[in-house]
Amino acid sequence: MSQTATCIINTDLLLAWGATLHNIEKGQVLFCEGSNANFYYQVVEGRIKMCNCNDEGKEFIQGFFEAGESFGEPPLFDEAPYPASAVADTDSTVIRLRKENFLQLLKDNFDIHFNFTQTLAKRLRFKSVMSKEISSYGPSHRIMSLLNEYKKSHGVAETVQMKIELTRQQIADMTGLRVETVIRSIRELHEKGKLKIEKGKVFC
Amino acid sequence: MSQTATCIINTDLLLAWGATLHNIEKGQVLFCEGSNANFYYQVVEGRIKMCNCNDEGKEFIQGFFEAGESFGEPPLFDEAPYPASAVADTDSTVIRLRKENFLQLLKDNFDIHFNFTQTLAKRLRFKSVMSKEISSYGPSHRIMSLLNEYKKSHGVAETVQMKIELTRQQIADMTGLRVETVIRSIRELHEKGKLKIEKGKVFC
DNA sequence: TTTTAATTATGACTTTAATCATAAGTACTG
DNA sequence: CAGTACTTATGATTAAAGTCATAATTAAAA
Repeated sequence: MSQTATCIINTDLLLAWGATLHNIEKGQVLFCEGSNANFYYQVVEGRIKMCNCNDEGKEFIQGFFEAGESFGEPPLFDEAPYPASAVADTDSTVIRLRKENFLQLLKDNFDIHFNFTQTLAKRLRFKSVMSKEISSYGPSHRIMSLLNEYKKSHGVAETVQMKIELTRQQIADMTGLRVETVIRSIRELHEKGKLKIEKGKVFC
Repeated sequence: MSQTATCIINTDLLLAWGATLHNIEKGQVLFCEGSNANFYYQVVEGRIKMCNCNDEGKEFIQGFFEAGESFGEPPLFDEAPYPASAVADTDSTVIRLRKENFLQLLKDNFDIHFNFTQTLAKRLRFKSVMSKEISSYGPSHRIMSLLNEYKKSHGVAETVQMKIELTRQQIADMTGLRVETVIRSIRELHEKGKLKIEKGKVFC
C-alpha cells in the first residue's frame, strides 16, 4: 500500500542518523503555522495535511503528504516560521530528524541532497500549477486540474481512471471554492462525462 | 542599484563554468510554457517576468525576478516542461549555463547547492503565502499581502514605506483579480490609510 | 511643447459563486 | 440493524467581483 520505493530519504538511514518514529492519531497537530521548525519530517504511514486557517475559520489546504513524502521543509532553510500547520488527516506514523542532523546529512550525501532538491522543485511546480488554476479559471477547470495533479502524484496516467480519496470539502479547501460549488461542479462534470460519481465517490 | 550581494551564484563563477551573458529587450521571450529546459538562468540586470497565459488571453504572473535571482529551475530537476513562460519585463541582461554544467557545479560545490536549495525553499514559501491569500481572502487583503511580500523580497522592513514598481495590471495578474478591481481596492486602501497613492504610484 | 500612448479612474450593469436552508444518501458504531 | 454522524445533494437568494464603456491622468516620444 505505502509507496516505500519513492521515499525521499530511506527510513533506515534516517534512523541511523538519530531520527525517531511517532504514531499520531487523526486530527492531531504536528506543528502550527507561525511556530519555528526544529525537525525534518517524513510520512511513514497515513496522510498528513498542511493547511492554513483564515480569520473567519475557512481552511485552505496547501497539500496532502503520503507515505515516503517529506513535508514542512522550507523553514529548515530560511529560518522563518512555518507558513502552514501540519495535521494528521488519518492515523499516521511519521519519522522526524533534528534539523542539525538533517542538514549534516545533506552535507555528507550529495545524492540525498540532490534528491531533496528535486522534491522541492516538484512541489514548486505543483504550487505554480495550482495558483495559476485558482486565479485564472472557473470551478470545473480548477477541480479537473487538481484531480489530474492528484493522479500524477500517485503515479497514475491521465488515461487511467482512479478513485479520488478526497471529500468535496477537501477539494473545496484546496481550490479555494465552497463545498456547494464543488458539489455542483462535480455533478456537472459527471453529466458531461469528464469524470464518474459512484456512491458519492469521485472516479477520474 | 542591482543587489549583486545576494546573487544566488556568483557571476564570475558561472562564467568560469562556461555560462554566457545575453542582453534581451523588453518584451522578448526567453522560454515558453510547455517547452523543455536546457539552461540554468540568472538575472544580471533588469527584470524577468514568469507568467502563464490562459485560454481567454488572461495572464497570470507567477513572479518577477530581479538582479541576482535565478528563475525557471524546476524543469532542470524533474525533466518535465516549463510550467510558465519567461519574458523580459524591462531591457535586461541574463546569464545562462548549460543544464549539465549547472548540475555538475552543484555536485562539486555543497555551499552553492545548499544556497540554491534555500532559494527554492523561499520561493515555495512565497507560493504558499500567495495561494493561501488568493483562495481565502478578498481583493484588499490579497493586494496588501502581495505588497508586503514585494517589500520583503526587496529587503525593506514592513514599517518602512517604499515605492511599489508594479502597475495595477501587474498586481491584478499576480493576485488573480481584474484591473478595475485592483484600482478600486487600492483607492479604498488609500482612503483607509493603509497605503499611499501619489501621482498614481503606490507607496506602501 | 505638443502629440501619442499607457495607465489610472469611475459609473452602470451583469454574471457567478457564496450564502443560507433543508433534505437525502452513505458509512460508521454499538 | 437501528441510530448517529458525516457527506453529498439541491433550491432560492444575495453579495461581490467581473464586464463594458468612457473619461481623466500621467508618462514617453516627437
